[in-house]
Amino acid sequence: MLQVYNTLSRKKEPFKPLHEGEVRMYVCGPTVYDSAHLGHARSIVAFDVIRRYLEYKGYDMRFIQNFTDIDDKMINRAQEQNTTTTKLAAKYIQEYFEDFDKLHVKRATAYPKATEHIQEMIAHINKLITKGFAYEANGSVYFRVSRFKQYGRLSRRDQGEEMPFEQEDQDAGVIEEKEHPEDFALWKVMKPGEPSWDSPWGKGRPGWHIECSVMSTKYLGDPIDVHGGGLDLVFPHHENEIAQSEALSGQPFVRYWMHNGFLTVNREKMSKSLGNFFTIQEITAKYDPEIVRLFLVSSHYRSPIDFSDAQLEEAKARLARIHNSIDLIQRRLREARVEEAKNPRKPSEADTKMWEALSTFEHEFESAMDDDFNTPEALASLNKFLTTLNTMVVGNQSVTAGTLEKTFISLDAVGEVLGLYRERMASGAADDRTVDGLVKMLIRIRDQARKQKDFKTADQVRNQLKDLGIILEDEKTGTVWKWG
RNA sequence: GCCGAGGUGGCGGAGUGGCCACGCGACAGCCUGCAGAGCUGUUCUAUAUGGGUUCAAAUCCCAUCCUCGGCUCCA
Repeated sequence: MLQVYNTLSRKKEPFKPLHEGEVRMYVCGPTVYDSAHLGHARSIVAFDVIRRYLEYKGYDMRFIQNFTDIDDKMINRAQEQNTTTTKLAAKYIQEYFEDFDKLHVKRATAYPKATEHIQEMIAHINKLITKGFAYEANGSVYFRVSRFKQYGRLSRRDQGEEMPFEQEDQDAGVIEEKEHPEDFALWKVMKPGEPSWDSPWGKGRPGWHIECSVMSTKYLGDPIDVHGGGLDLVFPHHENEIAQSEALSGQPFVRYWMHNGFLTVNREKMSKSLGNFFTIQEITAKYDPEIVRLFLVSSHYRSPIDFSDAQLEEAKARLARIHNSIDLIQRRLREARVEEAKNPRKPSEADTKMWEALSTFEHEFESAMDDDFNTPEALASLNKFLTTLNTMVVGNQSVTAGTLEKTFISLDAVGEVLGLYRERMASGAADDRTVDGLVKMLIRIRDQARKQKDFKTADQVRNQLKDLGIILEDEKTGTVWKWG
């Protein structure tokens, strides 16, 4: 039974979606004013794995992720670059997809943008005003926090709590026109030169929080099963979403609130304001995206991960181990098929052992993932299984092709959930036949040299092939080759 | 100030009462003409500190110290 940690209750809860067999999930996406950095990847990959595991469990996913394409940062950046917010958004949305395709993040069902839902937001705000949950002041509209009793429930804050510091980012005018300092903007009056939309309160633009309430409900209904995002969104963003949505609906907006932990650099949060961020493009130029992904899923999604080159080097070594095992099983499978075409075989004791290991692996993998998507433990189960697999497959070849095929299918399913190593599994099958034939011919020549103790020639063959990107490895049962 | 998360071996990182993570690194052995891969073992009497509960604690309780995060745009 899948257990999910719910930020609202601060507990793991059994997961039961509202609609049988279907999960509706919304994740807060980025504001598209700049390149995505590794901190974004942390969040996006975490929810990608969650999504993939829910699919593994057989649920149909309706998964929405928004792009915030209008806010202060968008406006400022567009002005700096002498462009429009629309162009700016288009540029970074395109880049976003390039980055996350590389990281093997599956596409969401849809990626709605704030600017495409202005009318719905206005309608929502209007209803809030009618019901007394919001008020207009000088062309802006604010949510009246004091009217919403449960405010602060998600972030565990008391209403009216005093802040020990000044809220300097807001104009004196804004502070003055609000009934209470904690009231937040639903609609912001237009300032000169800013993009704006017509509304019953004059020209302006939506506040940040309202888009998620409106788009979530539009695409997924109310309530939804899962709403996710980074830990830093708990307050004020998600708290405000709850207020805006539940004030109208009178029922819980979200059934499971899920938040991922931060990615840190030298144990400090990676963020633009600290200037300690690395973009996904920078990292993937240096490390294969699959290594980056393995690094990201190597700790639990709620834990902090500290980023460093040493960490990525470790992930690289760990990925190599996984790739080696996959190469191994692929080769053995090919061989076993050829052999068994000539001499059909029945499963032996070795096969029984493999089936047992396989069933243990599947069971351990699922219990790990059922426990609030515990990917490090899931990877541990994979590692354990790979050790058994390596021992069996390197040690003897008595396992039948059928067993190897079963193994392959299981590994593939797990790889699909984690978003790892599936390309490696696919690539082996597509080895070029001519190359394979040529390399095998050279292996036979080298074998003759080795038998005659002519190691000079043997090494020459191996070294020259290595220069061409082909690695020869001598195994008990003969020499095999792979792309280096 | 208020709220929250956490301190596990050389490193990363799981684990909510008894057994065991898992990996990376290092070293050794097996295999090998050599190399690689793989396997085995060692590093490993690891669980911030001090008390307490218990037959038994990384895990429960109390206290202390330390780190990080949120409270302001943030994944």
